[in-house]
Amino acid sequence: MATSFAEENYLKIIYRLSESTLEDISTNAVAELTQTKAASVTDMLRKLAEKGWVNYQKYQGVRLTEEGEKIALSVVRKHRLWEVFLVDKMGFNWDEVHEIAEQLEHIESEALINKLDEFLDFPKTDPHGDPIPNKEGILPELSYVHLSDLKENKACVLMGVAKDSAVFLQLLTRLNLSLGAKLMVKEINSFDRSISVSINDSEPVFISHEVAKNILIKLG
Amino acid sequence: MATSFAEENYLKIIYRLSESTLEDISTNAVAELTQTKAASVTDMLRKLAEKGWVNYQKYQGVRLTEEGEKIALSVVRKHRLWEVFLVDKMGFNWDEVHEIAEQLEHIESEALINKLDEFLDFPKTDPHGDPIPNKEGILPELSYVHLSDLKENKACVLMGVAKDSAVFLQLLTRLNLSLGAKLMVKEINSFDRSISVSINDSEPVFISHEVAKNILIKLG
DNA sequence: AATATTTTTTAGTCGAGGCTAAAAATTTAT
DNA sequence: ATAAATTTTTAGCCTCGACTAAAAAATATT
Repeated sequence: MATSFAEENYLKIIYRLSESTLEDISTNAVAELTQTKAASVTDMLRKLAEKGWVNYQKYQGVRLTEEGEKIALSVVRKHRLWEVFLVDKMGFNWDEVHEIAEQLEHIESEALINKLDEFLDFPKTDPHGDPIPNKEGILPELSYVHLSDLKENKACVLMGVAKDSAVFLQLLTRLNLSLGAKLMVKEINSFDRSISVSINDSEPVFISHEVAKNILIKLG
Repeated sequence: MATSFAEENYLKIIYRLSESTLEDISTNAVAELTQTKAASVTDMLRKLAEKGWVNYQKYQGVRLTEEGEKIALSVVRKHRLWEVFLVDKMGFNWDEVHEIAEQLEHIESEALINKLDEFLDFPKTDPHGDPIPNKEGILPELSYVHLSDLKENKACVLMGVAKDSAVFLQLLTRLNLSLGAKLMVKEINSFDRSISVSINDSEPVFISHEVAKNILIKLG
């Protein structure tokens, strides 16, 4: 069955919200991310349920069905591959690519996206460290930890971000924090949970807990 | 003013029709290319006229205004650049790219299309030999001649096609006719105006007038 | 010049995907 | 346990871009 632009967006957003919780997704949460009103979301959820892409009982929130998740994963795959293209091949910064990828993710051509995947050398993650599903819709296993959960004096590498708003990414760039940076937490301030971090062996800089929470790292 | 997907399509199609005639474009001609009905076209032409993108008087046909042509040229630029990308970078054949480019041409990002242009080395023509407007909307001058208009025993080079339907392109491919092929007309048959052509100095093959008419060449 | 044919426009309708305002259900607070 | 607050749904409406059927204008034919 064909999926419209709007339907793909809803499925993608429900998928994104499902990544960070096991609970059913609320109408309001969806409305916020789709930039629409709750009433419009209710309408669409009924339609998606009718097509078998979500399980939805009124007032109970929504979850993707297996088929819905498959569609969502294919949209996410396209979004993230295009982001890699935009950064690696077109020379955009990591904070500039989201809006463009929001459009490109709806281009309909299995053949194109698989050729693009190959052209980009089958990347495992997008420019923000988010995993890219392969053509079977399988996500690579990435076991990342939040920088805010790390002990002092452990070496680690910046692997991704848990939030990819442009302002956040620009802040990281200003702090010289980019994918692959070597980090070490030097000090954790119990007062406000801010931390002092050395980036690529430089002099430590201060980072708020809020920022540290949204930085994903792997040890070693 | 923002242009919708549908509006861009109409403007592009009116532009294409205007390329091959000086007359005003008829409602029916537009309907055929947009794959809609004449009544729907009438509606849209009124809207486009209101926005100042076409001159339209009922029963009199339609022409692009300067502003309308600017928009059309930007869509054509995007379409043709994406086609180059699909063939040169993604490895598609020249008969496979039209539908995908029809989608990509509506991606909205000046920055992206200019970076793409650079990435592709500022191509002058798309994979069918059609000229690509530069970022100021100026078309490169290409003075091509139809193969059907050529005299016998003149050397020439295949520079483009006047029609890019997949079946036609596949036929050319089967005849070993691709952009850059060196051609020489050996014989013109007055009976059906079919011609006998040597391709890259090989044994001459027969080509119908219909095909020759749609092959664009430059001399020498 | 009158009539037949073709093209184009008008009038009314539809589905997709939004919206607002009001009602209903659920959750939170007293 | 009730009342208050919040969330979600319903009902009704809107715009965009299509459609069909019928009317009107333009063009072609005799």
